[in-house]
Amino acid sequence: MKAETLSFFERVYDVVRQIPYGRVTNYGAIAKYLGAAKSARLVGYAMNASHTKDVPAHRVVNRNGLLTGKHHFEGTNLMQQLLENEGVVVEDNQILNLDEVYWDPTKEL
DNA sequence: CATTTGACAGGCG
DNA sequence: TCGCCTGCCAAAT
Repeated sequence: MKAETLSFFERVYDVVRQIPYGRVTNYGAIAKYLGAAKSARLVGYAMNASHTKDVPAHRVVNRNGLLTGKHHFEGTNLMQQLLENEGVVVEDNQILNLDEVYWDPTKEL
């Protein structure tokens, strides 16, 4: 895999696409895995552009397990619906069982 | 072409 | 223990 030819965004998408079903992760973990721990914002911004990509952006939340990006999805609670559909317990845009569904790329990959 | 903003996180006071 | 400040890249204005 020629990461040099891939933009930061594309590398983010590549990681997000590897998130297992029913699992979630946070922006910082992805950034850290890519070697840019202080660029969590870029991961978030990459998600903003992920609408045109085949990326399960609903599996990426902030470090509090809060669905900060739900406003970028269709409808009012699509992101929450998708997560609950995968077995993730979400209440008021907040993942309750974060410890159970959390997926760390630096550990799993 | 230059400036501002944005799905965040962690370090410091 | 709580809150403010900085770092990072890309896209939009």
